[in-house]
Amino acid sequence: MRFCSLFEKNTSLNTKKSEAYFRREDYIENLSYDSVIFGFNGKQLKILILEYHNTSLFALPGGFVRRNENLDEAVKRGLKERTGLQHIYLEQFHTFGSKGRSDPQAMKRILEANRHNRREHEWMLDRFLTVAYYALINYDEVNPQPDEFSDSINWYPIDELPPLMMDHREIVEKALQTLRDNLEKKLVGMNLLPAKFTMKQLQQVYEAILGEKLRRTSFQRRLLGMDILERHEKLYQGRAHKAPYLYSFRLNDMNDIEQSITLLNK
Amino acid sequence: MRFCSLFEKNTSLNTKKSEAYFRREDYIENLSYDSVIFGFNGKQLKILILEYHNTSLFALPGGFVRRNENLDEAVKRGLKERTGLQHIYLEQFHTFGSKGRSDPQAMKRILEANRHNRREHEWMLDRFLTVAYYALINYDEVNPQPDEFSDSINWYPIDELPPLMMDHREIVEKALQTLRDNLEKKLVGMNLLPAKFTMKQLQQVYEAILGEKLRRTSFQRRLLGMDILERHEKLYQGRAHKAPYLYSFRLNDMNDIEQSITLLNK
DNA sequence: CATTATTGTCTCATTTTGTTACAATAATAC
DNA sequence: GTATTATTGTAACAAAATGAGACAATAATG
Repeated sequence: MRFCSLFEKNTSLNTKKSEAYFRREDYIENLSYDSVIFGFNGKQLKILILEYHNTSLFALPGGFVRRNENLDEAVKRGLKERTGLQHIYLEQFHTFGSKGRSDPQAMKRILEANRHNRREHEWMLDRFLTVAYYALINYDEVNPQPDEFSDSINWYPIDELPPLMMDHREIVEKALQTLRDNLEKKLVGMNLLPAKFTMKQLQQVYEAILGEKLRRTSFQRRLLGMDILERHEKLYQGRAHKAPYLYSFRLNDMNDIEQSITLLNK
Repeated sequence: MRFCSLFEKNTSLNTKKSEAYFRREDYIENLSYDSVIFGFNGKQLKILILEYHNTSLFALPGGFVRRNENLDEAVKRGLKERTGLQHIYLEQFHTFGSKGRSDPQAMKRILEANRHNRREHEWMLDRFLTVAYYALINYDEVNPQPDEFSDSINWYPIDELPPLMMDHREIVEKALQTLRDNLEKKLVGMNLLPAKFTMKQLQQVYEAILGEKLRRTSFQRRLLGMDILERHEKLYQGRAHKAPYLYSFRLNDMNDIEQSITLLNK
């Protein structure tokens, strides 16, 4: 049995059977990353949360940075493990570095619950600073893998989160705040919706992020006025009313708009 | 002679005379901070830049984080050393973690130029991730101390920076971008001006940050309409025209506005 | 074919911003 | 004193953006 995926599937494990562990010397010390992975199911904004088996401890998916890899790439790597998706929209938003933020007790419980409370993992009980990222993914394309190493991962609506360990709650709050601040600037909707979507869907994304209702007519006029949407065929939903048009984001003349787009983010 | 203030006055130096050095074990490894310290001289936006003696290497003031201190406090500590000011407006904006961002060659030159190329400092040649902060200070209240340990520190206008080492240029660019994005939200002007200022001064701060001219009447009407300014006595400048009023930021009913204020930042 | 809910768009009121104009005023020059 | 000067505060109007409501078009349903 290999070490539980505390933070990631470790593809550079020490390979001797039953001796696999995170080798301290492979990673930057006292530094981790955590990711707040947002998805939108059509109604609610949700976040991927890990649960460590036999501990009732919930946490954000995170990991460590290898000595020979870029910080950004470490996070992308972790995200690919978790969601199977590459080229995800990803943005760093804060680094949390209070000296009291780590919780050696909880970490110990996790290690023990997975029978990995060996000397080689003691470094994980030390203080950690963590660089936090948020990711925006298309909910429908993702199958969060109930992790092979004894922990589970699930979607939780942002207003129904379980109690999170350490300062992960604070991290989520700050992620959400940043998302709100960036809503217009970074065309957030683009990364939470399928390629083609109705105006109503787009409005629902905005409402879910802002946490407030928007006026339909003003919203529609404003978004169309921004000249970033392309109109496509109608969508016949089989329901008794006028069929809405489908739209997509126009990727051409985005001179002004910050190019923080999945496609350009590769 | 003590170790040059590579990044800060080290107040926890190993105390044996002529053996003083940054002890590796006192600090979080592979992690530093850098600060982009903005000041406004009435016309231009400026930044504090260090020059390492005998190297012609220019850099942002930075430092290391002690194992037993908060990240934020490490930065405040460094800032106090540099400017003599406490309770500075300070904001973290990004963590830079490319694996290639460190420059061991340059670091070696700095250490050698100060005769500190000893074994105990070899860890400084390793890879470093850096958490970047920007600070806003009242230019007039600050005497950047030409550092006792052989390096100098000076104000440079943001559009006349010397060539900076490593990725410090990129760090400055990002700091400026963040400052622009936060201009309205965080009442930046408050921290770059004296307590009382004229409308013209305030406008000049805005213009220096945005890098563009603003319409006087619109600016004045908008700022007054925000209801955050308090009007005081007139300022007689001894010049042949109508005397402007002095204003200050109103610190009372700032419910809406994010409380990112020097005074509250203590 | 009438009913129904939803969508796209129009209109008008309200608010915000751009632009111009102008009176008030401190010093200076005479 | 008094005219001159540059700057400031504010008013006035135009243009643009947003709020609020109305309404016709239209897919399904019964």
